Amino acid sequence: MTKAPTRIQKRNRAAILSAGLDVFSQYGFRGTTLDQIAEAAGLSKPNLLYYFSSKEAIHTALLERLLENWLDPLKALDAAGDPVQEIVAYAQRKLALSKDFPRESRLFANEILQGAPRIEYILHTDLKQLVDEKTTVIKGWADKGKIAPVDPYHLIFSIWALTQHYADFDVQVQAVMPGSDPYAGAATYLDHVISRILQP
Amino acid sequence: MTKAPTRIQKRNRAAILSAGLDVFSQYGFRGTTLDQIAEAAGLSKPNLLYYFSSKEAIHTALLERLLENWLDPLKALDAAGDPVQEIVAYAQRKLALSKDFPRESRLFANEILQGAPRIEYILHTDLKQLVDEKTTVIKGWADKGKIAPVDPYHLIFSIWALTQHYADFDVQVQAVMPGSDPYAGAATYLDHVISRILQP
DNA sequence: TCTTGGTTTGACCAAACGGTCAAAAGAACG
DNA sequence: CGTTCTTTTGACCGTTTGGTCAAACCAAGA
Repeated sequence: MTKAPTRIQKRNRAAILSAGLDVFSQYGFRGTTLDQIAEAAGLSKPNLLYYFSSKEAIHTALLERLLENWLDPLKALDAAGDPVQEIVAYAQRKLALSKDFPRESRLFANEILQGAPRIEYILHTDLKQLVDEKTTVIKGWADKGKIAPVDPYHLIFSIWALTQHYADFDVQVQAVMPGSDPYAGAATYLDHVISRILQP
Repeated sequence: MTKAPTRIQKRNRAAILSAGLDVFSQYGFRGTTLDQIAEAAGLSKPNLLYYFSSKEAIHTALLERLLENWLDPLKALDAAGDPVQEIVAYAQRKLALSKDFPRESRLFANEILQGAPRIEYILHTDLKQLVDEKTTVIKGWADKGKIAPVDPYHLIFSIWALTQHYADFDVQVQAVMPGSDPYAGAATYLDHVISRILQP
């Protein structure tokens, strides 16, 4: 049985995970060093390893925490709701995720870019199953003429791409639109795009 | 003055660049080792460094080669052409780039994810200037009522996102749609999406 | 054939890497 | 206060890393 963590454990574990998220999301697993994480967390390297048994353990903890919520926006897509509204709302939830958790989005992007060695099985099981389920719903809507007859897989890909882009390519977005918060304009634009795509 | 390269130089430089592209595009600059590149190129590590003076030199050569063509599709957007057709054609050129040069796309993605330390100045100069120029063109079309009044910046972001996604997130796309070539469906879908977005 | 210039490599180096450990320092509590 | 448990750290270890170098090798033309 596991003991309740002390307040120091809570504080330091949180600091390590936050620091690890900063560094892993920028440099990927291989490109990240324990010294980088330690410095970002304000701890010594041996102290890091007192709380997490290895570099891999920090990374795994971060990926697990990420995957807990990553699929929620799509899971919430309701077959019983209004088709266009449901899909628009899904896209907005996904955009909010990019806005509020950009580091998590970049961590995920880094993992995929590297060939998803640590989460490939989840992509092929949980993710695929969820996408298959929701594409069936969307296809049903299309067959009934409630939305335009678009390919539901590419529709979902496009929502992923459109929303995650603002977190993953933030540096580029900021370079092109300096000083502005892109997310306000993105939400409006996304609304326009999705409803245009879907109107029967 | 530089001498003409021998055939061995041509062959080995090409092999190194291709191997470097493989590894850098997957693991990023920091996550890549010279030994990985050397093995992928079929050369010894000292032999690598006979052709390129450092790891950085290989990376720089790759980035420079990439940037030579990266902006071409957008540059070719013609203010004198038919608005919808021009933008659709731009998106298709960008999609073709993802299909034909996925490793280059991932190299770029990796560089942006890492904060674009080596190309940030290009983003702020060449890229920004080009985007400003083309958004002006697009805004002109919108003001004249030739296309729907969309935000031209987000329009361009969305084209980048929609097209690069298929190269950068290839593993995920393959996991969700196993065995199929996504690019055929993507081209059709992209056509539908862009014209729907733009119709006045 | 010999010579010249391009090519390849084994051995090596200093720094950085992930990780260990014993001992010191600090918190918690009766 | 003293004791116990948690936390922190300096010193250290073996391996990997980017990079060097002299020596060996090889292609090609005279």
